Amino acid sequence: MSVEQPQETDELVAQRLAKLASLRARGVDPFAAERFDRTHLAEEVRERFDALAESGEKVAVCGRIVAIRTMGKAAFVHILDASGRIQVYFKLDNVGPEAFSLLEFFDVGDFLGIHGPVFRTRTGEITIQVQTFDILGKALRPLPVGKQKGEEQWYALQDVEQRYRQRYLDLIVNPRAREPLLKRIQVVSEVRRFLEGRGFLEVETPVLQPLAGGAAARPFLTHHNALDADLHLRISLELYLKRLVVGNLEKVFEMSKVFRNEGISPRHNPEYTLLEVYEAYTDLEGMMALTESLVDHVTRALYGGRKFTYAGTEIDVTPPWPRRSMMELLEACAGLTRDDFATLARARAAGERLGLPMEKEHTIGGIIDKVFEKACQPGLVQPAFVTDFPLDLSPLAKKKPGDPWLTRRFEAHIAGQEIANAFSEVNDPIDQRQRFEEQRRMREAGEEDAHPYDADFLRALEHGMPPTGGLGIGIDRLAALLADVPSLRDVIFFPQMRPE
RNA sequence: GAGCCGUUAGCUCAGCCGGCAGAGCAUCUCCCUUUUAAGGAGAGGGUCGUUGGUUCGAAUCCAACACGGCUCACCA
Repeated sequence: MSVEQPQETDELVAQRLAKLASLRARGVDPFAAERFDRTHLAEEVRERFDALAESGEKVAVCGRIVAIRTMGKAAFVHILDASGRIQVYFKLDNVGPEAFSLLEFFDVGDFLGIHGPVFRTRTGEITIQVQTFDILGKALRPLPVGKQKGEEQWYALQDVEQRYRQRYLDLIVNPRAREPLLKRIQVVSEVRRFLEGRGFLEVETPVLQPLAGGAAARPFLTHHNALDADLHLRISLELYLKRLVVGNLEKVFEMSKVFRNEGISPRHNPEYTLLEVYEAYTDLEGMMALTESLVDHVTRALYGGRKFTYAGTEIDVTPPWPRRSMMELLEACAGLTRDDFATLARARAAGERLGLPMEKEHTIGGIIDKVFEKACQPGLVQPAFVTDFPLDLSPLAKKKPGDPWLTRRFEAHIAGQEIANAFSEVNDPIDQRQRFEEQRRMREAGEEDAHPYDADFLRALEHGMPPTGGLGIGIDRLAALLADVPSLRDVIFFPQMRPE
């Protein structure tokens, strides 16, 4: 694909430029219009049709032309506004010959405002009888709209690359593309409403950070000229939010972009929206209750009930969700016990028996996680909490009392996907320092994504942090789940693409 | 990063055992005053992703590259 300025040598563009010139020659400048005061959206005209038809009241409606059918001395035009389509009817006798002659300079894609009463055609379609109209803008490039009859579409934009790169066209042309994107907006809105309703403060923390911590991932690098300092784009929200908990903000959340310098796939976008929530004086059980309530709230807001369908399977989010420990699940679905993971060599052997490549695995916990994902995760279809994660996977989670090999951490799984991750946060600065040191050793052993040693964060913990529960949810994945679409790109307006 | 698949008119797609580049929609001209995937008559529109190669001849066969999709790897 190439992006070029519209050329007059392009036939379709040249025709539109000629029509623009013709309109201007008649004293009608499509780009001179600044406003149109509509009385109704298309949907409102349909909803209130009976009353509008009875009173004979004139309506004012505006939108983009998406279909034109001319019939000599009359024409039917469909216009599209934010609420949907509506048909309008131009008749020579109604608008007069001079105005009617302007129709020949209209194209699909142009903007139109019309005034007139409503009626129903012989075939029953609700229609506006145009008395006067204004041209509100002209399209110089053709709009790839197809034919449409009810829900059915023909010839609409299918090319996936063009749909992502020119999402505005996708949104005009493909109603089925629009729905998941609108659901995502609703998910974000309802999450915010839910948390604010429970007294959480929404905060903003730095995107540009000297150290990108709080998760195991590779960051993007950038440079601040005035400071002459290398900075990282954040990979998580965690460590700054916990600094705020230290600072007496007891209930905070942030729902914003983080950036991970990794591959792109239907389930990964380099920048994605992460929700993190922290609440002082609660623990992972508190975070479980919060997670259940949050997902339940959003599901009910979207669907009016506690069930929805994903990939043909009905999901029921009614709390409480079952809690199972990771080792318990591993034994049930793979027949593996703690003995199988007693040493790095034994753990690798267990992984290889399941056909997993183990060359790059440096920690027992990493192998357990990989084996779990392969053997157990696909089976976790209905919502469930998985608890007791290995210590070396969870350098920011409190150790499990009496079993310091494990942590007070859970993940929530739905439809075979991880949708939330939470724990009782480490608030012992000495423990946290040791964990960072352990991560440093792992990095030196070849684990590129190990957490960085963050001395500034340790200083904050040394000033004292209350016991705190923390929760993270990938909003794009949650939205894709709730919108029942297979790819994150279906809930991201402009997914990352290689530059053209 | 690897494997597989795709790229032909503005849009959706045929054509791919090598032999003059096609259809529907859209566009343009003409007819048509309640049509609706409107209809009727006619016309224009192409660097077949790019660059090489094989061949008398390449959209078609081969190679490299570009972009995209899926799967895998990494991760959430």
